[in-house]
Amino acid sequence: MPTDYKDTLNLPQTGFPMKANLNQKEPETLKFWEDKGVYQKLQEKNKGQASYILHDGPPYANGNIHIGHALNKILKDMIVKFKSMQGFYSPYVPGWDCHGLPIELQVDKNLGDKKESVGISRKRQLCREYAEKFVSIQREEFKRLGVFGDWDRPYLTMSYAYEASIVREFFVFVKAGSVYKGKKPVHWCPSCVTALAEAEVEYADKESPSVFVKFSVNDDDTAKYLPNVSNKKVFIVIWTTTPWTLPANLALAVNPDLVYVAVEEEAGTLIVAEDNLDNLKDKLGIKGRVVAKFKGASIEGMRARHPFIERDSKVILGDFVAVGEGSGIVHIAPGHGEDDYEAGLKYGLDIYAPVDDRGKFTKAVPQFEGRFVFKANDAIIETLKERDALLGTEKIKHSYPHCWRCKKPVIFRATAQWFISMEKNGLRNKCIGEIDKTQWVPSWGRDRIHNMVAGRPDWCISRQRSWGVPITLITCDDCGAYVNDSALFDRIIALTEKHGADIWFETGLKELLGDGFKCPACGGSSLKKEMDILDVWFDSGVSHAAVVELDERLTWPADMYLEGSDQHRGWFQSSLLASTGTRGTAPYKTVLTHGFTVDGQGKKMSKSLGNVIAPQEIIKANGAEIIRLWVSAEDYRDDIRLSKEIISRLTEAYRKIRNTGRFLLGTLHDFDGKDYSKNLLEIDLWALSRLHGLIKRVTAAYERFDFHEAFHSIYNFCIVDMSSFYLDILKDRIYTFKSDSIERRAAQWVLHNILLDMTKLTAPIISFTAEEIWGYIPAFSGKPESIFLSEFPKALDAFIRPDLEEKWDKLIKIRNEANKALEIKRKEKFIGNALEAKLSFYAAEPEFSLLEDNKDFLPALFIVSEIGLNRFSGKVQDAHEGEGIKDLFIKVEKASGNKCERCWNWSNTVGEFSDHPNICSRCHAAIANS
RNA sequence: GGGCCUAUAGCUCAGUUGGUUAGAGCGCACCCCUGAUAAGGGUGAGGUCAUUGGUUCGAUUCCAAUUAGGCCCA
Repeated sequence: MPTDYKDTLNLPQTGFPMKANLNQKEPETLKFWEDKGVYQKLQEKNKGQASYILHDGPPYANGNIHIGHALNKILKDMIVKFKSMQGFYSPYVPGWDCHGLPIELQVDKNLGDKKESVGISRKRQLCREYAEKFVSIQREEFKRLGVFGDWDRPYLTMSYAYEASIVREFFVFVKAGSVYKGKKPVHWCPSCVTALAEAEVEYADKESPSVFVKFSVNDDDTAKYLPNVSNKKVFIVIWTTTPWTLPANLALAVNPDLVYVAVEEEAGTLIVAEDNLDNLKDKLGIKGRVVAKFKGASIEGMRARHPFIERDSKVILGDFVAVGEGSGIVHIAPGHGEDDYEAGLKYGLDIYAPVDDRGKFTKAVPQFEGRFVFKANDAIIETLKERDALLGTEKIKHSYPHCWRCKKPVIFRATAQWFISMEKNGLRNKCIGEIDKTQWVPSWGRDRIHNMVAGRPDWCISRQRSWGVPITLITCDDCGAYVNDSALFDRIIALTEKHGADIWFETGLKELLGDGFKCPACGGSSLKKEMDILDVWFDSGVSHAAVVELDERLTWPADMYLEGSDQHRGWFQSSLLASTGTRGTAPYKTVLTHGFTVDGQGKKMSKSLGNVIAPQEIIKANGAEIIRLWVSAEDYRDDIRLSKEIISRLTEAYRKIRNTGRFLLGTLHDFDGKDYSKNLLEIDLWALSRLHGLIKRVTAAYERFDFHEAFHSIYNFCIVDMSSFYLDILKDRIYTFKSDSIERRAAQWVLHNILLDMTKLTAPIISFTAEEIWGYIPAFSGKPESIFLSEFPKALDAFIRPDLEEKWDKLIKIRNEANKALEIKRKEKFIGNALEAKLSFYAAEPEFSLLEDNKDFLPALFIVSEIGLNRFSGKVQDAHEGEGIKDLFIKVEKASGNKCERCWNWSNTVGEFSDHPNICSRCHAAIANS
C-alpha cells in the first residue's frame, strides 16, 4: 500500500530543458541544419512546385552587420520559410554589393602614402580582397541568425560573371541610344585635381567675400513685365558668396510664390524680395520707396544684362529660392551648383563651367584667363565696381566644403559625365506605368517611388573612381562619339566574363580594336578608353538580370523585393530603371518595405547618442531567437523600436511559449500515437476548434506578411486558450486517469495535434526552438528529420465549430465569475487551493440550463471538487454576484468529504476503500490494475 | 524647405463603413499552489486615444494646423 501516490500519477516527463540556453544551443541547431543539409533537402522537396522567388537585395560588403541587417534578413527568412513549408519552391540566394567608394576609401586608408604609387590593378585587387573578407564575416553573422539560404553559392557583384552581366546590361542601354555624355557639376578639388564624392567632402568654416550685384534689366522687358515702374533704369539684385562663379552666370532665379518689390533709388530702381527689404536697407543703405509689388512668377522670362560679359541672363523660376540672407534672387551658374544645374536642365541652359582641372579660368573668360578662381574673386569685385554693378560687399564666415585629403576648399564644377536618359525610349513613363502594376506593401510605397521617379533627373552613371565596373566605351578624341559596334561589345563582354572587369584596364586599345582602327563616325584615328566606372547603383540594379534571370536556381521576374524604406531611392528604383529600360517591365511583382530600427523613445540609433543595440550583443545575452521574436512581434511598416525593456518583455514571452511547448511534450511522453479523434470530449473539440481557428488566422497573417499578427495570435493562444484554460483543466485527466484510459488518450491525441501544429506555426519565427521541440516530439510514422521538411498546417473547416465556441464562451464567462468568487474567499483565507471548494450556483435561464446540461463536467471546468446547482430566486447571502450576467450568484463553501491523497480532489468516497483508505473512488479505480 | 510615413495603457499590439462604460497579452501590485517548479493558476490597479481647431446630433476613427519622431531629398 503506497503512501506516496505520486508514483501512480502520469506526470509530465520530457528531456526538453526548461532553460533554453540559447546562446549555447543555437549553434548546435545550426550545425544540425548544416550536417543534414536541411536547406538543400527543402529545395529538392519543392522543386517542380509553384515557385516563390524572393530576390535578396545585396548588403554592402563592409563592416559587421547591425540590427537593421538582422531585421531585413529575418523578415526575408520568415517569408522564405513560410512559403517553403507551404510547398512552394522558394530558394534564397543571398548576395553582396562589393564595388564602390567606401571600400576603396578603406583600402586607400590602409595604403597610406603608397596609395598614389600603387597601380589601378593592384588597388582593385586589394579592394576585392577587402570585400571578400567582409562577405565572409557577414555571411557567418547572417547564418548565426538562423537564416536559411544557399550560403555557399551567394551572388557577388564583383564575380566575373556578375561583372560581365553589368557590362552586358550597360550595352543594352547603349545600343538603345539611352546613354549619352553630358555635363554635371561635381565636387572638385583643384589642388588634388580630382572629383570628390559626397563622402570625401568635409565641411569647415571658410571666409568668403559676399557681394550684392545688380543686373540691368533690358528696357524692352521693363516695359513688358513691369509697365508701372518708373522710367528709371531697373536692376535685379543678387547676392552671392562665390563671386568667381559670376562669369558662368546664365540666369537669375526667383521663387514663383514669393512677393518681390521694385524700390526706387537715386541710382535706379532695384528689384528684391519684399521680405529682404528691411535687411537690405541696413546693408546697402537704400531708402526703399516701393513703386511696385509682384509675384516672382510674373517676371519669368525677363532678361537682364550680365554686368561684365556681353550676354543676357534670363529670369527663371525655382522653388529652391528662399528669402535667407541675400536679396531673394539667386544668381544661377548651371555649371557650378546643384540647384543651378537642375534649373539649367529645366530651362535648357548650357551647363557652363569655364574653369579647368586646376581651378583656373579658361580662355572662355579672357578677362580672368589663367587665374585661380578663389584668387580671381578680388579682380571680379573690382570689375563689378568699375561697371557700377556692385551694390555692396563684405566678408562672411560660413560652412564650406573642403577636400578631406588636402583640407583645401573645393569647388563645384561641371565635368563630363555619362547619363542614362529618363526620356529617351520613354523610360520615365514606362517606369511610372510599371510602378502602378507592382504591389507595394505598405501601399504608400507606390506614392513615394512614383514621386521620386516622376521628378528625378537623368541617371548619372559615371564615377571618377577605381573600384567598380568601368564604363566600357571607346570614344573618339576628334568627334567625341563612342564606338557603337555590337561585335566589339560582345568581345568586351566575353573578355569580362573570362577575366573580370579588370581586363578593361589591362587591355590596350589595339587589342580591342585591332590595328588601324578609325572612328566610324568621323574617321579619326585618335581614340581612348573611357576610364570612369559605373555608379554602384547600376551594379545592384542589374541583379535582376545577373542573378534572377541567369541563375538556374531562380526565375525572372522575382515575386518579391524586400528592403528598408530608404531603398525607394536606392535599389527599388535602380532595379526598376535597369529592368524597365532593358526588358520593358519591372523586375518584381511585390515590393515590401520595412522601417528603420529606432530606440525605445523612437529616436534613431547612433553612436553619439549611445543608444545602439548590436545584434551580436543580443545573441550573446539572449540568443538570436529573441531577435527573431522581436522582428516578428513588431509592426515593421513603421519604424520599429528596440530597447532593453522590449528585449526583456520578449524574453519573457519566449519563455512562456517555450514552457507551453515543454509541457505539451511532457504530457505526450507515453502517447501511443493512435487516432482517438472519435473519443473526444466536448472541451477537446473546443480546443481543436480554437487550434484550427488559430491556423487560419496565422496562415492569413503570414500570407499578408503581417508577422506581428501571427506572433500575437500564437502568443495569446498559448497563454489564454492553452496555459490558463485548456491545459490547466486537462491536468486532472492527464495526471490522474489510468494511463491508457480512452479519455486520457483522447486528450493526448488533441495535445499531440496542438503541439505539432503550434510548433510548425512558430517555425518561420522561432526556427531554433521549433526545431528543438521537433526533435523531442516522439517519433511517428513519416516524421521528417527537420520541422522545415514538414508540411505547414492546414486549417480544416470541419474542426472549426463556431457553435461550440459560442457555447463555451458563455461557460468561460461563468468561469471568470467563479474565479472572482474563489479569489474573494482565498483572500479571506477561507480556502487556498480551489479544490478545497464547493461552488454553488444560483442561476436563472439561460445560464441554469447551460450549467445543468454540462453538470458532470463542471468540477473539471472550474477546477473545484464539488458543484451545487440551484435556480435563482433572489439575492444570496455571502455569495458573489455575477458581473455582466443577470441573476447569477456564486457561493463558495468547503467541499464535503476528505482530500484524496492521489488526485487532491475532495470527495465523500475517500475512506471507502480499506486497501487505499486515503484515496477517492475514481483514483481507486485508476490504480486498480496498475 | 520639399516628398512619403508614424503618434491608442510602462512595453508590444487590436480597434470593423465615425455610434453606449476604448480591448488583449506582457509588465506591475496582491493572493494561491508547490504534481509544468529559476514553472503554473487567480484577482486588481493602469489610457484627456500626442496637442489644438474644424466637419458632424455624435470623432480614437474624417479634415486642417501644431508638436515630436523616422526615411529620402534639398
